[in-house]
Amino acid sequence: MPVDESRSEPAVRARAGIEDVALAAGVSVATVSRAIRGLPNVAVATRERVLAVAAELRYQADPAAARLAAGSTRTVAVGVPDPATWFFAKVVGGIERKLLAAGYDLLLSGIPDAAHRSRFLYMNAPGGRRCDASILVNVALVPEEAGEAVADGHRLVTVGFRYEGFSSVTIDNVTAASRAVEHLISLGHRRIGLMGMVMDNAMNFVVPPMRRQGYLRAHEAAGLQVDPGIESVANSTSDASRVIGRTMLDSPDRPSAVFAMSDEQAFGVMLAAQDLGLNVPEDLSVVGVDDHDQSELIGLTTVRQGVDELGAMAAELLLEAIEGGTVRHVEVPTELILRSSTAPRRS
Amino acid sequence: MPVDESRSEPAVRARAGIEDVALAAGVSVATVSRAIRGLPNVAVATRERVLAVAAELRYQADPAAARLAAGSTRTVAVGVPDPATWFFAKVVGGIERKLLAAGYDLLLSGIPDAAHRSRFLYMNAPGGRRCDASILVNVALVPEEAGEAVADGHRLVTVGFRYEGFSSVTIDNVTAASRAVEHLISLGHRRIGLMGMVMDNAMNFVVPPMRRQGYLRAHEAAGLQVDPGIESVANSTSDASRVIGRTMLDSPDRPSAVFAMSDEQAFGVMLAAQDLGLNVPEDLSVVGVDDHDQSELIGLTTVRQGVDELGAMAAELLLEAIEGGTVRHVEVPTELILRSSTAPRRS
DNA sequence: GCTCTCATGTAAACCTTTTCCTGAAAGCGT
DNA sequence: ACGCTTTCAGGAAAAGGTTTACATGAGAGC
Repeated sequence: MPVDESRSEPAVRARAGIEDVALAAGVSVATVSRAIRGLPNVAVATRERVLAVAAELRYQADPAAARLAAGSTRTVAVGVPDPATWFFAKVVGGIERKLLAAGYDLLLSGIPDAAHRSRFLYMNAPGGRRCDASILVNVALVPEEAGEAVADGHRLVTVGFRYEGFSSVTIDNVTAASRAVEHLISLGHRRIGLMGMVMDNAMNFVVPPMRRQGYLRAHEAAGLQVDPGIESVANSTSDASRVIGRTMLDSPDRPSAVFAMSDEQAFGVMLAAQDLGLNVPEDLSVVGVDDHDQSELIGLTTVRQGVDELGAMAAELLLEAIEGGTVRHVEVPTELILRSSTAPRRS
Repeated sequence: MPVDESRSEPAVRARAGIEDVALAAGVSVATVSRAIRGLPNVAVATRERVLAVAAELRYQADPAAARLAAGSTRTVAVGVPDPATWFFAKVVGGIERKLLAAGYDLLLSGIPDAAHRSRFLYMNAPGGRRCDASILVNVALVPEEAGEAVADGHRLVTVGFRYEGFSSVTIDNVTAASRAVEHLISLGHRRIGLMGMVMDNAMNFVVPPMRRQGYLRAHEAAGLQVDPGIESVANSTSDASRVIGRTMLDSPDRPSAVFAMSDEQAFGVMLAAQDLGLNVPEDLSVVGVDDHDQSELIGLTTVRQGVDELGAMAAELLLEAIEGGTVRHVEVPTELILRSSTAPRRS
């Protein structure tokens, strides 16, 4: 191996700066900056020359320097409780698609608990200069955080819950849930279990209470009593719901149907049924919410929400907010999808 | 509403700079910088005072300025073909977990085609100064890109394929596939279909050929002939594989078993079987690769790979690489998991 | 000939980090 | 005790690479 270079570092090609481009194109750095960013007041011939030189030198503005000087980052921070979860991955996918098209970078953060939430808010506050705006998916704020965020002029879009100061995209959780439960009632079910999401105080999660409200409303409308004994709560995963589901179903007066707050939880309930030798839908009807990718194969009746669309819409609201647009609250429609996990109650 | 402030902007609290902290603490900015970042040569008393003042002023170093001055970004770029897909979401989740702990930011990019791939490489090249390093998941490079990346001194970790200049984490794809097919053969199956991933030239994807090789090897070892007529290819989604699967299975001499290159593709095959009124496993055995979250519920026999672990390991290799560590290739083990989608061939 | 517009240049600003540099205090040999 | 070398806390100022406010000068339009 020839030793023509005395430096020991891997020979990183010396980077061209804006000054090099200016020199090579015979203009000032200001003109280069303007030409490259497509600003007005640059002669066509000059712009073309600059662009050609920049391409040849593989020039690329240092983002850090550009951000420092311009004050804007062209970056959006996205916080989700767990990026590996189906729901959040779909939402992030929708966000990413829009953001990529708009030329924004996406900074992804997992927010597993309240400490991380406050860290996220702190770091992505306008003063932090890490991003131009942020999206929070199913991460609700406690009132004092929300107030502070508003006071700080935080540019924020929320998905899953709604806070007055910021744009949001949600579904009508009460209606979604009641629609699912009404369906069960219409099939003759009278004892309907609830598999709820655990409501972590630290996350102050607002979706579970609303879905529970829908569950109650449907009962009330049909003149049915609910039995708190068949209301349970589990982490929003298949495994956790399976374990909890087993105790709910392992009883002589088990429910004939279960409404689960998410499809993944519904999967857990179905696994629990399987564990106990119960057949779905003969012995147990199950409904979920989401329309998960695998719900069709599994045959799960569910209330569909366009999860990808949730994210895409959030990104759009965010871009609007960045451009100084007004705060908007969007409610995405839901739809009951009938499959084979629900059937009339056996008499 | 009192009009004590004449500015029309939402009153963003004036941001404290390092100079304000220095002034308030009665030290120089250099000392503040050192104190906050835990560098040596700061007296304990001084450090505490600075930290207290900084906390009170809610001081936070401007990342752009810090990057510009220090040259390092504490950011990692992650490129995946589609962030909404189960597999990639899991990998990203594993990466995120490690990176969060190490205090790095994660910049997520979708790389749907070759144009985006080259854009990703260009923007995240060391000269680009956008990130300290990057991870590419199932996005293979064409030789010229790879050569250029090495020449540029790109800090890169690859998941899913292996390139000599960079650390990588993979599984033994040939063995994983042959293990699945051997299982089918051991159950007496002699006509085994292959549901392969589409091999997009633009992505130069290397996994499909290796899994196909495993499929061939298992046949060869058992002295069986393969029938190209029951080899198909589909996009790596459930829906696409379902459509293709229907044509494979809708024939009198359909296979008695199918090996799918991923669980999601296996789900598609199962849906196709369902569409045609075939029962799994009585009429058709199906094996996949991954151990998807829903595979247990669906009862899919599969070759498990720890997808989350793939990502976590990649992040670790990356952190090693950033600290100047050596290039390593890690192969994560796989394991055949027997479930109810496979059964002995009916005679 | 005067004003206006538009292309372009100059230099300040953005906010840290980091490289010397300076003293003071501490350790040490005699 | 004394002078020497080290060590260490801390400061001043340069460096990092853009963007942008302001200034300038040349043509164009009237």
